[in-house]
Amino acid sequence: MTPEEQLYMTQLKKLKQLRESGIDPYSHTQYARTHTLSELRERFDELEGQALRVAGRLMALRHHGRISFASLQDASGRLQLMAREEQLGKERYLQFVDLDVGDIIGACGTLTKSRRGEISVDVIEFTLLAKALRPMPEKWHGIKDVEIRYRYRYLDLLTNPTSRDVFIKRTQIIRAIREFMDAQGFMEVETPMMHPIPGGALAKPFVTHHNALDMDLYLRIAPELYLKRLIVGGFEKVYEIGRNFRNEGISPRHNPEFTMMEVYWAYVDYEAIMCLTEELIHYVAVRVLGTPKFTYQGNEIDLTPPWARIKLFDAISDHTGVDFAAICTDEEARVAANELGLEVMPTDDRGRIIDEILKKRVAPKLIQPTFLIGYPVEISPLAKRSQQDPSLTERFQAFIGGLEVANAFSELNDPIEQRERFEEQMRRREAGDEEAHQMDWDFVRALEYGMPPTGGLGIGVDRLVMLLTDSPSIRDVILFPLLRSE
RNA sequence: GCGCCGUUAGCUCAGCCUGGUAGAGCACCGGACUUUUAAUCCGGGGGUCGCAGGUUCGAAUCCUGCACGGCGCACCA
Repeated sequence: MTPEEQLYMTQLKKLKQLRESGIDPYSHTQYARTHTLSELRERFDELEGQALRVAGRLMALRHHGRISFASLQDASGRLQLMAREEQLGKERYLQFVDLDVGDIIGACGTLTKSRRGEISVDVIEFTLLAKALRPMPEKWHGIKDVEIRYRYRYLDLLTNPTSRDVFIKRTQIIRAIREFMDAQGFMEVETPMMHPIPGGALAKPFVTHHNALDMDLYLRIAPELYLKRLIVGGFEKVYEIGRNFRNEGISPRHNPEFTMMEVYWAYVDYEAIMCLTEELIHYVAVRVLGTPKFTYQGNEIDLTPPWARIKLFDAISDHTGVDFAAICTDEEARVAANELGLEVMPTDDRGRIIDEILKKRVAPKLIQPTFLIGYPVEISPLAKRSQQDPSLTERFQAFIGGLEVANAFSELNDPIEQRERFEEQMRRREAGDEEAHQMDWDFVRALEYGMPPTGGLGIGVDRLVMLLTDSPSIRDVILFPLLRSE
């Protein structure tokens, strides 16, 4: 028997004894609390001496003979319980002493202070609501092993207050996004997660199958094409917050499923979307952090608008010395990439190489919020061409702390050109580019009915949460990140 | 997929370089204790050193393979 099993057996034996003495710790269906623990702390002066009922998990026990102290933890915080033999009687007191760290109990008692001045509930009666059969992680260090933190997130949440705070902030961030968008008159919608044709991004999809229809379906890589159909349908300001799925590598910045917000706004261009983006993110930070300034991985960042706006080619030129305005062929682009020490595939064209250099050599240096503007048309099959330079699109990406957090453009609404762009993507696909966009005839058809000029935006919500919680890995902001099964 | 690093008690970690009976704190079990809050004090139990091979008289320690995890690269928003 392993030592872990021995500890488990000890607890099972305790459970059996409890049941034999008529206590079934799993029989309770509710426990009526009068206050949360942080409420008692905040309203001590008003509640002192009153009888009240609390519940939570025992996180520490300190026995001192005929008096015992326990740290009780609920969702709001921690408070001390004080159990006295004098108050409880010998038999009940011994049952209290028999409790373990990890047990979930309800207690009624009077609010008081210990001799050392600690706010405490002086227990009059208590109820075991759930017996813990496994030991809690160590009280002082908590869980450090990242594998346990991700795989057994509940232990992480129980013992690491900073982890709990990250996920509370995540919820606040998403709430703040909704507040902002709703206040701006946008309508939140839901579109399919299962797509017959995966579209709206350049990425590999997950495949699944519908049995009754005998049809392959793809988990969505982006909601974009459905949201634009809604603009065709006459809605003018829509957004969706939801999960996207991409069958690609895992990294500190990539999880196979991640949360994205997409926004579509009729009759405005990407300039308006830029303003929306910086105002939105500024609002969220102030709402959640109380300030537009924060530290991410040692860098002081200020989200106060307006953010820097730099042409993509200028940014690449500034950080690498390579001027893509003067580089027209795929071959020249490959040479330039090689000179920067980047490996490129022989099939990579100029557009892909620009994207590659951006991601590897430029993005990590964009610490203060920055819009990069003017993306090559080859890597932007859904974006409208720039009037000044038809080789570029009216597209921007926003970078903060070296992370790409937003991608947006004036949406292509010319059905003929959209069809041609899809056909070009099909050619790339046939040439072996698995991420090239698939043809979506129904979407082209929708554009043929007429889509107003529209600005669109995508925001990587997980990355925004990373920034505002100073988390180095996307796994720190996703409750259950994908791991290999044990 | 490739490279580097990690995996020792329930948890946090030492021990590994330089092979010689596997350690500490917390947790757990028994005892003392009516004001602690990382309680303290006395005593005790607990290990397939990630897994499998190899080298060796002898392997937690050296070598190889594998698993899982982290980081980087590749891939990719």
